[in-house]
Amino acid sequence: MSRNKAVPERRLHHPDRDEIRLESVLSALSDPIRLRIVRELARGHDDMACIAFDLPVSKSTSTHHFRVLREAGVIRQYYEGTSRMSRLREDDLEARMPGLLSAVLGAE
Amino acid sequence: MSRNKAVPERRLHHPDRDEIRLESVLSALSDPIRLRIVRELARGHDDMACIAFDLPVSKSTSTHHFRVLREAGVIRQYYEGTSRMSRLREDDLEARMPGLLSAVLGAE
DNA sequence: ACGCTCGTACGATACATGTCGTACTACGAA
DNA sequence: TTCGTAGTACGACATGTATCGTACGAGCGT
Repeated sequence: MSRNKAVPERRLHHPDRDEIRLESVLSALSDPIRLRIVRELARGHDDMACIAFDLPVSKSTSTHHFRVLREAGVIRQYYEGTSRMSRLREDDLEARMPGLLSAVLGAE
Repeated sequence: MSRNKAVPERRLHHPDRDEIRLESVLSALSDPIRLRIVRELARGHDDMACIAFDLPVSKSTSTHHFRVLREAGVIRQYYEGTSRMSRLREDDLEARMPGLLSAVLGAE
């Protein structure tokens, strides 16, 4: 009745649009690795597997960062075979925090 | 040659405009208490003493939050008698991260 | 001179977070 | 069926952070 170990969640939890909290989004975006992920997603690579990012961290750390972004409501993830695809929730973010994402992406 | 204890810094360190980093600003704004401070500052109370905020934390914690905001470049602080006044660095933030502050303030 | 108030510094503490390695699963291909 | 690859879960660890209380300093008023 219980899975012992390392069974990946088939149901990925995503907050609803109106559950997205400003603090969580800001917190999620305040990490350089996650900012890099978001920038790459915005740079036209709309649907990317995690592996495609070539991040300077281990696989487990990478998983961690993607989860933080997903649980904050910044990205949406879905399975595609053995890969997990990610895409920015631009519309939801724009609806809840107009201008925030583009300001973050535009900075620097 | 050294001050033993609790000598307040006469020189408050503020980052220059071009030293303000996006990650630090986002991190500074991702705390509810600090967000509240920033909102109040934006709400017209341009120059406020720390005490005037009536925050739900102790004095020392309050000091901590103001320092985080100052060192991230979000506010500027200066002494006025025994009080320390704070003001938003709106121009600097706008120059470095156009639209960010208003997006944060507008959200919710 | 004396006390009052605003704020700091410091130490302690509890909790959150970023990081990793290892063991594992799920899926697709040979 | 067997293997390789993408990604997860878990435990461990170090570091960062939010919080507090206490002791103190700097100005102002009396």
